[in-house]
Amino acid sequence: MSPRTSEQFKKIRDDKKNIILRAALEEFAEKSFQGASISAIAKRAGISKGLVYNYFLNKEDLLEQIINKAWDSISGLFPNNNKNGLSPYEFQDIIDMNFELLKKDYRFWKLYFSIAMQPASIKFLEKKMPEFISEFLNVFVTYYKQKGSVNPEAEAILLGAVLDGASLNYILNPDTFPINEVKQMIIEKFK
Amino acid sequence: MSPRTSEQFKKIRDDKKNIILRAALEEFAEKSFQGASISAIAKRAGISKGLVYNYFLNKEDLLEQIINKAWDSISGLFPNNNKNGLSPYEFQDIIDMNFELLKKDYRFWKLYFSIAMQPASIKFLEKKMPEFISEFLNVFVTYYKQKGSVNPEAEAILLGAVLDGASLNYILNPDTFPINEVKQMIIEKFK
Amino acid sequence: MSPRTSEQFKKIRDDKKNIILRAALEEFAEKSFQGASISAIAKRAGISKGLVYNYFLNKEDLLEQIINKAWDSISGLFPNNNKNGLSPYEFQDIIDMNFELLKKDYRFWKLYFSIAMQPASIKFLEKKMPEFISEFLNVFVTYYKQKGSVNPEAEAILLGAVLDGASLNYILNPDTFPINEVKQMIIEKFK
Amino acid sequence: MSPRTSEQFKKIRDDKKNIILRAALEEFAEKSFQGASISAIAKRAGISKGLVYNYFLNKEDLLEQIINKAWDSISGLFPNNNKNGLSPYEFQDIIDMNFELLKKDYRFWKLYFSIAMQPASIKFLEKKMPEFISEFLNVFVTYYKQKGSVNPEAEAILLGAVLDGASLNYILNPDTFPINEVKQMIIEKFK
DNA sequence: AATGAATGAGCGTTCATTCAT
DNA sequence: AATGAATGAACGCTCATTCAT
Repeated sequence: MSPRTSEQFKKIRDDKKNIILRAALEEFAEKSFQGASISAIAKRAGISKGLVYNYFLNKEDLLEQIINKAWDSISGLFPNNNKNGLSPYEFQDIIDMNFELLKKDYRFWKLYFSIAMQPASIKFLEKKMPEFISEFLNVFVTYYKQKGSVNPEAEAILLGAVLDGASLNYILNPDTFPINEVKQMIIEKFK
Repeated sequence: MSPRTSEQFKKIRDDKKNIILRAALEEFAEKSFQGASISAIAKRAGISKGLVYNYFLNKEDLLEQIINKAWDSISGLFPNNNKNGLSPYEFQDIIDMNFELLKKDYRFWKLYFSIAMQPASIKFLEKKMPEFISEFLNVFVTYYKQKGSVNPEAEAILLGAVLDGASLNYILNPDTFPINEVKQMIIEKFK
Repeated sequence: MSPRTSEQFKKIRDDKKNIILRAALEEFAEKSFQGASISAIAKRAGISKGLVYNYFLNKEDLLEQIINKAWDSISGLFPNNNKNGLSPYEFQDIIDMNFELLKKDYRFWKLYFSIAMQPASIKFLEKKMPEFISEFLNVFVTYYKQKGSVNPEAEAILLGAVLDGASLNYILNPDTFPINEVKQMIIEKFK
Repeated sequence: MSPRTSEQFKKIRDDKKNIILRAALEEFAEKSFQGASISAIAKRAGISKGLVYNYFLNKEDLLEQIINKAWDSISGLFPNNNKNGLSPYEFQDIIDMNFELLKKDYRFWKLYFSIAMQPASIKFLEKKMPEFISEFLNVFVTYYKQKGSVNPEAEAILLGAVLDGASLNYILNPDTFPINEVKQMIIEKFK
């Protein structure tokens, strides 16, 4: 009889929004942003096509909110005092963190790599992507400088590339990739 | 004027086919397989849309022939006697080769990585891709076994991942990636 | 507190209904019937989308009730004794009235002209529209007959057309159209 | 066997383009620009929906080309020497022309009036429309100045309004509107 | 009397593919 | 061997309308 309260509506909205975000992430990861369709996302979320647009402005907004949500949850994990450099333990923690994030949601990272390949085709990523990458790299540059490396920039770039490569291979073969051995070997060779 | 021989006709067909393949590769690399259109490929090749279908069954066949052609030209570069293992020189040669291939045609590798992310959505790749990768890896497994590594499979997989990661980063930033320094560092750390 | 009487409920309903009708008229006038959306009408009326359907059957019903309401309030303004013809004063009054109605609510007349153009696409107007126009015209036919015009029907139709044309031009440029000069000239030329 | 020549293609294109323009004009006139659908236009033209986009950029481009085509054919009809003013014969010719154009293609003018009501919603018309109208009006202002009218601008505006009104009424009732009588009366009253 | 989540048909548009020439 | 007109399915998106609360 009486209309729902705004708290009830908010709850419904938040829940449904997360269901759609999840479905979209899965479709994007499997088919790429371009290859995924709103129809398929809606079907996977168990709702009608039109409802997606009750929660998101458009397809790109869906992607943006997926990225932002992940970005927020990742940003909190970085050490704050990286101006003073990293201890060997912290270095190892960051490598660990990289693989923990992968295991927790390899689908997001599959999406991440697939959009990294066509950043120009998605407007808001042209600024976001380089920021994200350089924040990661700077931590390593500082670490290698502090260690007295001959070429800390190149070494950091290589480490970044190694983590990318290992992540990529894990993502493509999550069941057979020897993630723990690889992680250990990376720590030994690059610490 | 004598009529053209069937060899001459074949030559013309092959030349045109290669022009189309090249145009398709460039479009696929820039816009991704899904984002590229037959129209744009035809325009880039300087022919009509319809003619593409005289040479190729469909869009996916275009992709398949691009991959196969590249695959053939790469396969020839591998040492034949890899049953007997690699000498350190040959090991270094393979790493060199990896980066030479990248520099020669980074567009192909951009396409390669971008489709590697969605193997399920492109039927013929589901079989081809793993073959391609394992052929590459086997060479390294043999090498590390011969060197007496504790875990030659994992070490080979890591090296494969490193090469993937470095390649990927080079592709995304061909102008700023310190490719030669990185190559040297990889050889030192993984030989 | 005593419970509200049914008259009070009716009053509330009528007020809300008029708010919606007003909002709908404004949206229709600005964006055309086809271009206006129920969402925007509800937002302008400060209510929810769903509530519109508590008061009106559908979008077309909204339009119909706008027209009927205006029609009723206009009909009352016509002289009752038009069977006996119009005095020159009454003639002038009707012309005046035409422009007073325009000034009072030019948005309604904008809507009126815009739907007049597509009567076939709005079912209920196919009958209503001609009635409305001929009632207006008959007054002028009687006037010109009484004046002894050679072709009173044609003269009445021309006058109707002149009023339409002047109204239309006023609606499209309410700020620059010299409405008073034009009115005077119409009275001089057509009385 | 041999492909069609470019002349043959041009012929096909021109013919088909005109068929589509005609179908679009009819749909726009009956349902308004907003109310008409590309589907219905294609069906009326006897072609598939997709083909419309082989000939026109989008729905608005269709409208623009209809307007421009009509505009070009009308512009040629205006007297060139209107700087020197109009003789009474030329004045009458212009009134005649107005009605001849109406008779020749009253559907275009129906569209014209219907878009005149929402010029803001169609970008390219915001500039085109006022130009079109003022070109028409200027001829009359010059005429009335030359005749020594007290208020030539207002008189020209009234005449414009009268022609609009008569045109509008003819368009809405092409079969019953006494176009010739009305034309004569306009010439008498406004020359 | 009132909300806004939800639906589904239809919109404008794109594009892989076919086909007459 | 070659053209580009033509199709039709699918896309992203909008919106009138319904309904549980």
